[in-house]
Amino acid sequence: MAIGPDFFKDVYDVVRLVPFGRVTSYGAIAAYLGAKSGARMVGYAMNAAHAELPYVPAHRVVNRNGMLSGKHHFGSPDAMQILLEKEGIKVENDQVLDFEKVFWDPNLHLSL
DNA sequence: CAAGTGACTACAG
DNA sequence: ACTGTAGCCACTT
Repeated sequence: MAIGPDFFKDVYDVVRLVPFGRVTSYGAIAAYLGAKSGARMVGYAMNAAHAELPYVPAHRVVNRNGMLSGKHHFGSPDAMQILLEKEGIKVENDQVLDFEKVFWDPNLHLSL
């Protein structure tokens, strides 16, 4: 995987590669794509992800603290948490529990 | 064209 | 440890 002309698409690809029951962070994705300071761009990409097909599991992407910073961008404020819990990820107070255990870093599991 | 905004992070106080 | 400030980049107004 390399940085393509379509940054958003690359972001979506990585997000789709996140295994079931795992989560990753904006910064990790940005780093994997080489956009070292592009965490905000990843977030911006997620802003448009809802319209992307196939479906992009944006609920598996949280900020570096494991907090559900983007829950308000889902249809319902609780949709993100519901989806995560459905995958076996425990969420409390808009924050992923055992974040370190469910965290999935593309830099460690994917090859560039 | 300049200024504001945000699904982020890192560093400083 | 907690809170505030400042870079960051694309997009909107």
